[in-house]
Amino acid sequence: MHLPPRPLQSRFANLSSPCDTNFKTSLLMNIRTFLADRVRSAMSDVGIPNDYSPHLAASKKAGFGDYQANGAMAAAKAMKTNPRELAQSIANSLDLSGVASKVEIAGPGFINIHLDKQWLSNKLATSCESPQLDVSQKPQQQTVVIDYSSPNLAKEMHVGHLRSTIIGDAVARVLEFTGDKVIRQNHVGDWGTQFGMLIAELETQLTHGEQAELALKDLEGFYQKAKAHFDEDAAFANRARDYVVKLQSGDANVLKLWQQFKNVSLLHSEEIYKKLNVTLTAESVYGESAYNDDLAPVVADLREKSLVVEDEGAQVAFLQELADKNGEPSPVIVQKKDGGFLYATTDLAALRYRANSLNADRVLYFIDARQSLHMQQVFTLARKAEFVSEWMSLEHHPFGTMMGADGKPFKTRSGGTVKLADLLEEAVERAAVVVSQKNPDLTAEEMTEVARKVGIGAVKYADLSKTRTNDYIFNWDTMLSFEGNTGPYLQYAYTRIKSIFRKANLEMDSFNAELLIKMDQEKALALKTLQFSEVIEQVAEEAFPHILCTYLYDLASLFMTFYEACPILKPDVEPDTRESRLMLSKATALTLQTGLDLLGIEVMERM
RNA sequence: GCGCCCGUAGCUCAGUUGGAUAGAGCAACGGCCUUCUAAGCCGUGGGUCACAGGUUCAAAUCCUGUCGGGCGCGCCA
Repeated sequence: MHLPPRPLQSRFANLSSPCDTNFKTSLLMNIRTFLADRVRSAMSDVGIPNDYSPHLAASKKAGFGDYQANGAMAAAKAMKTNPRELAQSIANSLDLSGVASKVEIAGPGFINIHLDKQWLSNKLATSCESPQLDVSQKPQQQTVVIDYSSPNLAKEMHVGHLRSTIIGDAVARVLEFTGDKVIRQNHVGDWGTQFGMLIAELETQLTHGEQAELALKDLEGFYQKAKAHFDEDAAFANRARDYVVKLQSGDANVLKLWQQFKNVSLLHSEEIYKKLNVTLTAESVYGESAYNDDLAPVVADLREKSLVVEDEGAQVAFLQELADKNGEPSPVIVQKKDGGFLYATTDLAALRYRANSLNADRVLYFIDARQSLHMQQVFTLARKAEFVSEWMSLEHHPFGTMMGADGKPFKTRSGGTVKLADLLEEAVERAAVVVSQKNPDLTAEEMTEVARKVGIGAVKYADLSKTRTNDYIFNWDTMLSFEGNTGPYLQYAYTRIKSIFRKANLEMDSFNAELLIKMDQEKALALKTLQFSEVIEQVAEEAFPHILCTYLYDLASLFMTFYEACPILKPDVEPDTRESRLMLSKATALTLQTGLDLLGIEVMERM
C-alpha cells in the first residue's frame, strides 16, 4: 500500500513537448474531470451557455473511443441547431494536443475521444509515484460523522449487524482516503428496560461467586437465562423493574453492574470487529446512554418552539412535510405518556451533538431500509428545530435484508438468529477446505492466514459487491466459488502479480521502469487503472461500495486478459517491453491492494 | 387505507442518473496447459428490461396507470 520513496528522474524530462501546460495539468487530475473541463471550455468557445454539461462518460464499446462527450445533443436541441454540426464545431475548438490521438463525431452527435498511448503511459507513471495513486485530496476537508454497526449490547452480534458494519466501514475508509475527517460513531444500544433484567441476572450470578467475564462468556445464553428468570420468577421480575428505575436515577451500585455488563459486551463486539477487519474501536463507541441528560432538554426545546404538542398524554410532533395525500401529517412521539423517551428523542439528541460538538458537515447513517420513515422524521424535525444548520448534509444510506437461499431472511436451520461469530468461523472453515484443495503446498501457518483472509474477504465482498439498497441473498457456494465477481478472485489476481515478481527476483515495491504501452490489452489495463480515482470520488459522494467492487473486478479481469495476451518473463520478450509490463502489473497490484484495503479486505503474497 | 423500496438471461447481479447493438458471472456447450499459478483465458447459445400508455432526436432509466413482491405507518429500538 505504501510506496517507499525512491530516487526518481522526472518523467517529464523525456517528453517531446515538456512545456505543454495542457499536458502537465492533465497529469494531475483524473481523466474524466480533465476532459470534461476541456470540452466545457470548447463548448463555451462555440457559444454554449455554461449550464450545459459536457456529459462526459467512459465509452462502453471499444469502437467509440475511450471517453465520449454526449453534451452536444442536448445543447443543440436548446439552441435549435444541428447536433452533428455543433458537435463538430465543439470538436474543432477542443484542445487535446498530447492527450488524445483522435477525436471524432459519431451518430447523432457523440464526440468520441481516443486517448494517446504515450500520454496514458506518462499519466500512469505519475499516478504510481503517489501512495494515494492519482486520487486527489478534496479541496476542502469535510468533517463526516458516520453512524454504523450500532449493535444492541444486550445481545450478541448477529447477521443483522453485518451489512451496516461492513458497508459503513468501507465508506468510512474511502472518505478518509479522500482527505475527509471521519468520525466513526458506534451508536450502541446500551440503555433501555431490558438492562434491568440483565443487571438483575448479573447480580444473581455474581453473588453466587461467578466472575463477570465468565458469566457473560456466552452473552446470548446469558440473555436467555435472564429472560427465563424474568418470565418465571415474579420476585426477579420486580427486582429487574426496580433496577431500571435505579439505573435511571443513577444508583451507584446498579450503575456499576451496568458498566460491568457493558464492558464485557463491548469486548465481544470488538473481537468481532477485529475478526472482520473493521476499523471500529473503543473510541468509536458513543452509545444511546451518552444522550440521557439531553433528552429532557430536547423535548423542552421542541415544546418551546411549538413543534410538539401533547396528544393522548404523549409529546408528539406532527410533520406536515411528511403528510400523505389526504393531508394527514406524520406523527412522531418524542415522549411517552409515562414520561419515558423514545429512540426518536435519542436520535435528535445525537444529531444535535454531532452538529454542535462534532461540527459535522455530513452525517451518514448506515441503517436498515425499514427505518427510512423514522430517519426522515428525525431529519425533518431536527431541521425545523434548527438542531442542525441548513447546509449540513443528513444522509440515510439504507440497505436491504440479508436473505437465505430460499429468499427468506437468513436464519439457522432451526430458525434461530445466526450469530456473527459463528458465521465468520464457518466462513474461515469453508475457505480452508477450498484453499487446501486448490493448493496443498501451503504450510500450515500460511494456510491459517490465507483461510482467514479468504473466508472473511469472501463474506465481506459478497455483501459489498451488491447494490446495498436491495435485499441480498447470502450463498456460501457463490461467494467461495473463487470464480467470477468474488473476493477470492480479486485476491488471486493480486497474488498472481506478486508471483511474477517473485519469479523475476524483483522487489515489487521498489521496482520502477518506463511504461511503453503498445498492445490494446496494455492500453485497456492502463486506462482502467487510471480510472480508480473517478470511482473513488463517486463512492465518496454516493456511499455505494459496490461501484468500487465492480471496478476492481473489471480491473482484475483486464489484468487476466493482459496476462494471457502479453508475455512478461518469457525469454523472447524484449527488455523494454518486459520492464514496461512489469510496471503495468505493479500499477495494477497497487490499485487492487488499495481498492481492497478500502473495502476492508486483505491481500496475501500467495494463496 | 396511506407511504417507501423493488420487478433486467434458467440463477445471482451490473447498467456511469436520458445516450449508440442492454452487459458480467454462475449454469450449458466448444476450444486453450512439456511455456510467468488452468483458482485462469478465448468463444457459442440464452432478453417483449413485469405490463400498458405518455414525454423526445434518444427511455431499462423520467411521468401516469395496472399487475406482482417486500417493508413500514403515535407510546419497542
